[in-house]
Amino acid sequence: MSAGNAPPVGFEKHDHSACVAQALAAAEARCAAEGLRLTPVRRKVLELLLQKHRALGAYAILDLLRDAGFGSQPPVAYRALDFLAEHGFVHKIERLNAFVACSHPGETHSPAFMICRLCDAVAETQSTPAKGALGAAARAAGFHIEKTVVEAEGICPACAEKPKA
Amino acid sequence: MSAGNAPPVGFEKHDHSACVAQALAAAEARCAAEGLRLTPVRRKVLELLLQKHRALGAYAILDLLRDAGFGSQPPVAYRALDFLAEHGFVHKIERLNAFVACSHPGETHSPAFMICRLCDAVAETQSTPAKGALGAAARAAGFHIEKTVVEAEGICPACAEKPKA
DNA sequence: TCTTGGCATGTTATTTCATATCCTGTCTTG
DNA sequence: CAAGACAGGATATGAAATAACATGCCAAGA
Repeated sequence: MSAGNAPPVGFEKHDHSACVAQALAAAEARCAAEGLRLTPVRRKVLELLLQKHRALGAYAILDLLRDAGFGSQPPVAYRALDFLAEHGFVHKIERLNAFVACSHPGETHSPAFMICRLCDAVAETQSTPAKGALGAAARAAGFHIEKTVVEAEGICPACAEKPKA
Repeated sequence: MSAGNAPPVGFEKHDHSACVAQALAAAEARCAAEGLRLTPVRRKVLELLLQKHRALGAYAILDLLRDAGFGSQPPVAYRALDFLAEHGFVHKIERLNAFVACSHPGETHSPAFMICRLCDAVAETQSTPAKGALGAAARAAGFHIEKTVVEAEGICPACAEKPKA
């Protein structure tokens, strides 16, 4: 990570403890409804990502897991992250090799991300990549799209205002 | 890499030795025109990526460099790749942590990729991600996009035809 | 109850990807 | 020629991801 104490939020402010609790409750509800097992490690990883509200590398998560009394070897974190990502509770940011909690729980998922080059803040939005030029190219080539990664790198509003902070 | 001898091509067939030579010549011309230094290592890396015509990891490139008599330590490959990527001769596939030679030399570059989940074949096309929902979201959020990564994962035509190969 | 099977987790080790740092040679340019 | 810039070699290390194997838990069925 290029910044140790970057702005913790998508880009806009919001009440945090409330949104963490709410998101965790929603995740629990969905897991119960779908027969998924939100085990202690998985729940903890999701909670950590929700609390930090920024992209965390697997090894950063691992440190936090250790602090919380869980196992601290790579597979512990990766397995939890695989589960959470598979079911859309978190997303992987390929550009950063890092993970963020999903900001749009429940919605149809074709996420796109805006990543600040200076502070690593990440904001999630929706995209429809298969609708445009990419979708046309895929159809023309006979390629069947299953999933898309859309990540925009640039400068977030906060960093744009303090160019030399 | 999940396949050792996957189809070597974007998806469609074409004459290969010709396109390699042509691309190399074009790269040399452009470097000469812009005062860039296409040194032996850099040229070799580009040539290798053009020949293989598929995504190669840095360490695979490194092995090939060693075979060709160049240095074989990681920085050798990464420095060459950084140079080539910076000037648009190759692209990094974030999803694979690998690199491919550019298929559209010279054109305005906002590439998008289709990556086969089964054979790792990669095809390049153009995208205009900032035109659609993503661009709108960025403007609304005050985010300034500098570069975008668009990578679609799915099944290529060849693999679709032989489901159980 | 026992036990069997599935699943999650823990542990160790290794592979793969990427970068930092230092040094040397070469080329250019004043 | 001296000074500076840049490319590249060498060593080391950091960081991400997975392989392989062992253990613990819990629920279904004999």
